[in-house]
Amino acid sequence: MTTRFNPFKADGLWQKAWDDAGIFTAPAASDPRPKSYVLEMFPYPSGRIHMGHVRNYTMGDVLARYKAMTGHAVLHPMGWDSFGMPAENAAMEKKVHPGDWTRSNIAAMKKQLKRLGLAIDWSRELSTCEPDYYGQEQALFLDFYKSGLVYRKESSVNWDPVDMTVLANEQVIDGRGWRSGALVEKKKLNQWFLKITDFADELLDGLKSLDQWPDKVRLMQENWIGKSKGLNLSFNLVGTHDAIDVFTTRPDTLFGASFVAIAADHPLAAALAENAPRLKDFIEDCRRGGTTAAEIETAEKKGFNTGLSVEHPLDSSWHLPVYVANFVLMDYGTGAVFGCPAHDQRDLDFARKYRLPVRRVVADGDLTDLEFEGDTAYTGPGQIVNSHWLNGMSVDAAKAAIIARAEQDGFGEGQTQYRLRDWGVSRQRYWGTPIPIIHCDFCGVLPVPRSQLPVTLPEDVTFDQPGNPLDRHPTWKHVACPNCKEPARRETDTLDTFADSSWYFIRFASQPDDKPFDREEAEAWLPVGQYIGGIEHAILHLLYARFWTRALQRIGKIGITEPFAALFTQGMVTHETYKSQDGAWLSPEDVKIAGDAVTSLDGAPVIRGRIEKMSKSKKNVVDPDPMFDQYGADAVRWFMLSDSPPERDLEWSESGIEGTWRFVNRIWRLFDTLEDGQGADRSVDQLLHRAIAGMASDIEALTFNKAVAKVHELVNALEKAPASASRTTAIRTLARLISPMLPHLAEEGWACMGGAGLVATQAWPEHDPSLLVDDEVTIAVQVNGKLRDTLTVAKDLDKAGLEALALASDKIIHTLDGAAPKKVIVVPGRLVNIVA
RNA sequence: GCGGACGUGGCGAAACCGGUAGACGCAGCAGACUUAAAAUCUGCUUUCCCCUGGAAGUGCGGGUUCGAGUCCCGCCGUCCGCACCA
Repeated sequence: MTTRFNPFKADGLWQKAWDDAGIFTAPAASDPRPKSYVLEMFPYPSGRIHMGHVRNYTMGDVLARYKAMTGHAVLHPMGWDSFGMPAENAAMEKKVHPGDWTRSNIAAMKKQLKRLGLAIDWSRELSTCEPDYYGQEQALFLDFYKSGLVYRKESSVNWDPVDMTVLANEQVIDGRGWRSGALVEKKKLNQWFLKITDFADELLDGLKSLDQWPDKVRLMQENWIGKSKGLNLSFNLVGTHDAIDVFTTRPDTLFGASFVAIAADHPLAAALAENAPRLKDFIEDCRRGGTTAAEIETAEKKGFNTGLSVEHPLDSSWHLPVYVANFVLMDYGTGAVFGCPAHDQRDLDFARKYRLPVRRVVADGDLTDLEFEGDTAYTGPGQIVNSHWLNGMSVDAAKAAIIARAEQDGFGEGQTQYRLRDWGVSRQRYWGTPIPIIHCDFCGVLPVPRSQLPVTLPEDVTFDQPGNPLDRHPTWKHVACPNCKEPARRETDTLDTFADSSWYFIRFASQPDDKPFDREEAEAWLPVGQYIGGIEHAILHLLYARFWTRALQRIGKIGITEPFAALFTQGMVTHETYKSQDGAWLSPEDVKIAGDAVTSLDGAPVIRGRIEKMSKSKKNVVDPDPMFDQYGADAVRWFMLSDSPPERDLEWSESGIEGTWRFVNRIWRLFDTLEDGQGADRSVDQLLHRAIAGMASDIEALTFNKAVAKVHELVNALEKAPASASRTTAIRTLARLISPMLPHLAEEGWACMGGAGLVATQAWPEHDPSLLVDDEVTIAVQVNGKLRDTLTVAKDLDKAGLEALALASDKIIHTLDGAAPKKVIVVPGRLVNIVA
C-alpha cells in the first residue's frame, strides 16, 4: 500500500538529525579537502522572509549541499545586515527600540529560514548590529585611518530641515524629503570619507580577472568608475593674472572652441555673483533645477554671460567669452569646460541658443567647411581640418599632439579623470556603527584608543524628536580626550551600512574574539567560491566590498585582492498586483480569481495590476510559512528551482506549487514501493547515468531548471520501467541525486529504503561515461535542408554507409522523384542532407 | 540621449560548436478507476490544410550557408542600468 510523503513529520525530524550530527558545521581551515565557500547575500532583517529570500537561499543551499557531496570542505554561513534606517523608522512609528525591533525580526526570520532546511553553519551566525561585529569594524576603520585611507572633509549633503537629518539621494523625491515633504536644502557638513578613488584604476583593472562574474555587472562597474583620459588646460583671463582650468577629453577640437563655461558652483562664479545680482539669481536658479531625472532630461541649456573673456591657449589674440552654464557640473573634472559646438551636442545646443560661432574642426566624410550646418553635432572619427598645424591628423593623433604641445608650452597636462568619487561614510543616524573618533578642542581629531573599543551605542535613546539621538544624548558623547584628558566629544556620526556588508564575508571565514579576523584562516576560505544575490547590488555593495578587500590588502591585513571569485545574480520573484475600485492595494489572499474575472472576497470588482517584484507596499507578497504548512519545505524549494532560469524573474503561482507537491509525492511513491528487482536493464542504466552527469553540470552551472527537468525525465521513466536490478539501483541512487534539491524527501526515502546514515553525507554518484553514448543513434535525413526521414543506425556508421542508407530510403526516393542528387552532405551521428 | 540584455506554443521554458524546433513543467481537453469527489493513472495538446500525408513556423525585413532559433546587416518591441561626466 502506498502512503503520502508527510513533510510535517519529515521536515522537523531531519532538520533535527542534521543539527544533531553537526554536518553543516564548516570544518577547520586546515581541512585538506578542496574548499568551497558558498555565500548568499545576507538579508536585512525586515521582519518576515519572502519568496525572494527563499529563492536566493535555496539556490545557494543546493550548491552547498552538492559541493559537500562531491568531496569539498564547505563553508555556508548566514548572518544579518542588521543596521539601517528601517529600525529607526519603526522606532518612530511604533515606539520600539531599534535593537528590540531588529532582534525580534531576526528571531522570526531565522525560524522561517530554518524551516527551509538550509545546510547552514549557524555556529558562525553574525549580526552587524552587535558590538562583537561592529567593534571589530571600528578597529578596521582605525587601521584605515592610520594608513591614510580615511579623511574628513566639508561636503555638501541633502539636508531635510524638518527631520533635521541628512538624506540619501534616493530619499529626495522631486526635491523634497520623502518623509517630511520639506524642500531639501544643500548643507555643508564635515563628513568622513574612505579613499576609494585611490583604487579606481585597480578596481577597474580587476574587473578583467573576474571572468566568473556576469558581463553586465562588470560593465556597470566599469561605467560607474568612468575612467576617461584627456587634457587639463588653463585659459588665461584677459586683463588679469588668473586663469580658468578646464578638463577635456577632446583636446583635438581645441581650434573649434567658441566659449568657456563654468559651473554655477564654481568659485569664480561665486566671486562674480557678489557684485552681480542677476548672476546671483541665475546661480540660484541652476541649483534649484536638476534634482530629478525627468528635470535633467528636459532641462534647457542655459547660460549667463559673465562679460569676461579668456585667451585661446594656442593664440593669445583669440578671445573667447566666459559663461556660467547650468549644464556644467562642479564635481566632475575642474568644474569648467571649453565648448566646441561642432563636435559636442550640449555645446552645440548652447551655441545655437546664444548665437556663438560653430567651427568644424573634424571632417565628417567629405564635409570640411569651416561653417557647421545643422543641429546635430558630429562626434565620429575623421580628419582634423581648419586647425592650422593639426590639419590632416586623425582625431587620436591630434589628441596626442595637443597634449604634447600643452605640456611643452606649460598651459596644460595630460590627465585621467574618474567619475568615481570617494565614499562618504558619515550618516547622521543612531542605528549604525559609531565612528570611533574623538574631537578635542585642544588636540583636534583623535582616534579612540584600541583599548576602548568597541564604542558601543547607548541604549537609552529617544526618537520623539527630529535629529540624531546620539548628538542630543545627555552623556554619551562627552568623554575625556585620550591625549590631554580635558573634556572632549565623541564623533556622533555613524558609518554607512554598506561598510558593514563590505567585510562580513571575511568575518564569516574567521571570527576570533580579539581581532576582526585571523589572516591565515580567512585566506584558507577566501575568496568566496560562489556569491549569489540580487542584481540591485551590482554596483554599490559589490564595489565597496572589492574596495574594502583591496584596502585590507594594501595595509597588509590580508593577501587576497578580489573577495568574490564567482558571482551569480538571481532574478526576482514576482506576483500579480491587485487594486480595489478605490485604488487601495489588495493582497493575493484578499482576492478570488475565476477565469479572467477577479473579485474581492465579498464580490467587489478588483483591478488587475502589473506583475511586479513582491513588495510590502504593493501587498503582492506571499509569505512562505503557509506554504510550508501546506506542502512542506521541499515542495517550496522545488518550485523555486523549477521552470524559470535562475537569473530570470519567477512568477509565483498557486497552481505551480500544487504541481510540485504532486511531483514530490510521485518520487516518494518510487521510494516507498521499491522492491528488489533482478537482471540488468541497459536503458535504465543509461537514463540514470545521463541524469547523474547532466545534473552535476547543471548544478555547477546553476541552471537548476535544467537539473529539475532531468529529474522529471528520470522519474517518468522509472515509473514505467519494469522491475530490474537496474531499476532498483536507479531508485536508490535517485535519493542521492535529489538530496541537494529535496533534502527532506531524500532523507526520508534513503531511510525507508534501508540506506545507512544520512543521505546528505553520501558521496555524489559517479557516472559511467560508457553509458552516456548510445550504440544506435537516430539521424535526420534531409532533402535540401528539409527533414524527410529519420534513420536509426549504429553510432559509428561511416559516411559512405550513411549516404547509401539515406539514398535507399523509400521516403527519400519518393521525395527525390527521380532527380539525381547534386551533392550529399553527411555528418556522422547527426544527419544526411541531400542537395537535389 | 548613451550603454546593455532579451524577443521560441495558451503560459514558464529547452535546444551544447550552425545539424530532427518545442525536451521538461504548468494550464487545458478526453478517457480509466470511483456511488460521487479528491487523489492517482492513460492519452492528446505549435498553427493550417485536400489529414495513412503535407505545408508553414522561433518579433519583422534582408543576407551568409548544403542547412540559421543560433552567425551578419537593418528595423520594431520589451526590460534593465547610467544620465548634462566635458
